[in-house]
Amino acid sequence: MRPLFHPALEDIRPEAILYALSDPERVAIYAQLAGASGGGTCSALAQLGDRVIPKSSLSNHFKVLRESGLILSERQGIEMHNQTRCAELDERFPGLIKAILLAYAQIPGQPKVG
Amino acid sequence: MRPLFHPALEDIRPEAILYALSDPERVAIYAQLAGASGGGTCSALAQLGDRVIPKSSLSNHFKVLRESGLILSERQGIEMHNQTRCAELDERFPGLIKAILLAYAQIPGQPKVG
DNA sequence: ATCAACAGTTCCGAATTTCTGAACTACGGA
DNA sequence: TCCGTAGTTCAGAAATTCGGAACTGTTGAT
Repeated sequence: MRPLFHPALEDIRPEAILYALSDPERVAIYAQLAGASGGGTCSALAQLGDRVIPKSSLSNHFKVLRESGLILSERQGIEMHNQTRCAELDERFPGLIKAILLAYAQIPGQPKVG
Repeated sequence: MRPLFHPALEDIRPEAILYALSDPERVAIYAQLAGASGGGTCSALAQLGDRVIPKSSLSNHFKVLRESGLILSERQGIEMHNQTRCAELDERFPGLIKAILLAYAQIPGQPKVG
């Protein structure tokens, strides 16, 4: 298993952020991470609403989020702990993440961030 | 030629907005429209930076922008006039468009909105 | 040490999407 | 009517996404 790649703050690109968050499933995952205080593991997020996300798809979602710079993933023993990089990101792209989550929160059935 | 579809304000979805603006070429087009006072035609935007965008691609970009709710297109005689729906959009998704354009403006070589 | 269970990743083929040249439609002017 | 211009649609090639199956790496039990 290759080491996990995380872009440096200055290498994060807006198109990658927007692409990553243009998928409602990924937004739901991200919003969970942003809201949850505990470390969000993949399997803890395998079910969102009524759909069970296949684990290869889930793994790919996390990869997209990670490589876009939205989240930080860290292996802790058997499982993977994920957290958002929202503080850093807000420094680089002020107001962006907040506005995006707010936009999704307007839509019924979409996640509200904690 | 089919009539052009524009979503009603309440039908505009954040994922469509983010997807549309996750392509730097489309962002450049959108930023031009947002900045330009005159009606932006397709052909006026065919060249961005050093790349000449094929007209079928350009037409598709405009379609994506239009159907996501970002722009309003109106045929005026032989050409098409496009304008942003930013005022409406800001009402529905406060701060979103501004934050996105600001994010892109951080990147050297990306368009600054007028 | 070996084994089994578990969390997550990688692989790869199928399905979908994107890209763009070529053909086409629509409008306006001569 | 015929031509030129602006933009759309079509269609095939290329690229991307999806997800089941196989795999890797870690922990705990025997």
